[in-house]
Amino acid sequence: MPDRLVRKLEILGRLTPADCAALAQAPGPARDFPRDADMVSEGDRPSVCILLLQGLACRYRSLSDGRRQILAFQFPGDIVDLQGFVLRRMDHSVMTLTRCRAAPIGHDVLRRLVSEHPPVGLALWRDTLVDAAMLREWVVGLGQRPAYERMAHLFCEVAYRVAALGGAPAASFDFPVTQVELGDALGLSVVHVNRVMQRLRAEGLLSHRGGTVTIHDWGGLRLAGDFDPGYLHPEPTELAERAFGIATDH
Amino acid sequence: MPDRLVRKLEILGRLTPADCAALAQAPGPARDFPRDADMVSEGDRPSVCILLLQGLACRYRSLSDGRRQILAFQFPGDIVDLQGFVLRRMDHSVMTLTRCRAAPIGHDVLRRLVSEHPPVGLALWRDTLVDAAMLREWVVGLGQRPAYERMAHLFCEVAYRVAALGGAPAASFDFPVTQVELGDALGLSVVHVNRVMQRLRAEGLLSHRGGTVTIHDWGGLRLAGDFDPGYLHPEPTELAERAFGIATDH
DNA sequence: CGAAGGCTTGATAGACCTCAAACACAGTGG
DNA sequence: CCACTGTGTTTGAGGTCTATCAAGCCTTCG
Repeated sequence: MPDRLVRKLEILGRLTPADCAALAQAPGPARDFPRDADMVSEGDRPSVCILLLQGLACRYRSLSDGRRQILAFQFPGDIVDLQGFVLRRMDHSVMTLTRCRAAPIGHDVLRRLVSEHPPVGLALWRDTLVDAAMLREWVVGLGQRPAYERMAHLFCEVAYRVAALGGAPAASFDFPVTQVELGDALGLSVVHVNRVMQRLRAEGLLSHRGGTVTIHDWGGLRLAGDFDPGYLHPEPTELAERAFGIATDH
Repeated sequence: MPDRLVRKLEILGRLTPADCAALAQAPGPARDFPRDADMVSEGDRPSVCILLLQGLACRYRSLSDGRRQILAFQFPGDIVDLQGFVLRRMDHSVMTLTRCRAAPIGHDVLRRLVSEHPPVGLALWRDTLVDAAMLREWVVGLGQRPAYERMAHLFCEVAYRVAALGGAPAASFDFPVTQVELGDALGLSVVHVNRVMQRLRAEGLLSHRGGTVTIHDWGGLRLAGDFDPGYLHPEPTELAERAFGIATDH
């Protein structure tokens, strides 16, 4: 069910039914990946993009000495290596964090889709830019926020992203990551992640057990994380759409 | 002289002479900005993009309590708020670090340019993705690298970027930033920036006086910064270009 | 010459890391 | 049914990197 992708791009790009239909037909047969498996590796020059259908994955880069930095979490509906379509060479890897189901979209298919349906091309461009906005927010967090705030902020972001697209974040949702993985995402050691998590729990903000996050105090969490969802660009955008042949009713 | 922009996009996108000509005509009359002036502010919904012609600028985000994180340095030839064209609302600000000269490119002009010259659109998309690649590298640095390595890495990146586009980095180049600004970019205090700079100097790697960086030991600096320029995607890319009507001679 | 901004230095403090080990829990096999 | 193993979480005790505070110094510029 690539519906999540369609819905996401619909929000980003104001697609016509024809665009949506073409988009929905793009993915090939789904395939399963085991846990902890690389879907794409740094240095690859893929000829297909991978659309995540089920499960949780992450983009990451590992350094020469074994350190690893997680760059983004990927949820169902995300194209995990759209970059590879536009830039050819992957400068980072993508791996599964749980068992995953994913469908390939051939670059040739995507190419035809984009040239025959310009609004889809624009929506994809926007998608990569929202991605970049999240990266900026991570830079801000890693550079300026102390661990506690950084962590609260991350959970806010994730809550927003797993929420029904465009909807309000749920009080409880799946987020099956280990504390090691949280550490690699936040630039913290496991030990410290653990202590910060305990504090978040003690303050009554959230708990994380068995891969499920439960937010007990959304307002408090937002405050603790100094979270402002503006950078996620939730509002449908109606921009320079005419360049891509879209009527702007504005 | 918007030539730097043309050259950059030429590398990114394999433009025809007609594309280049159209691109070169896009910018409006240049304008000067004083030092420390905002060119675009968070929350703006600009109707033009700003092409930097001379001087040094940076993108940044400031937090509620006054902390500030610099997200990227912008050099001549960069469109500092291309994001605003595609995503409408700016989620960060851009300010000058020196006196600057810049030319506006109206969104309407850009829109026509992109629709009449699809290769330019693709090149711009690529440009935003290279930007994102640099952000990822900053995330890795802030999350995983200690101050010394992080700083060495930054100077490597800047050396590459100010180099004649596509060429080898020069031994000496202008980079007029204060140590406060370096701190805001690297997530370090001024005091620590100062001490790390002294160490880089003491180790004979580089010096930074009067706004000019001189690299004394390029190999050593690269090593100290664990620097691999792959993420800058220097190689011309010849990808799904046919989607944008570009003949691939490959 | 005085003021302002930037650089440099020293001393102290705190956030976070590393090392090391114990604990909990699920899956496996005898 | 009970070890047994493995992965993930939790705790404790140092140790380090980097921040903060507080001056002093240098250069530039009006």
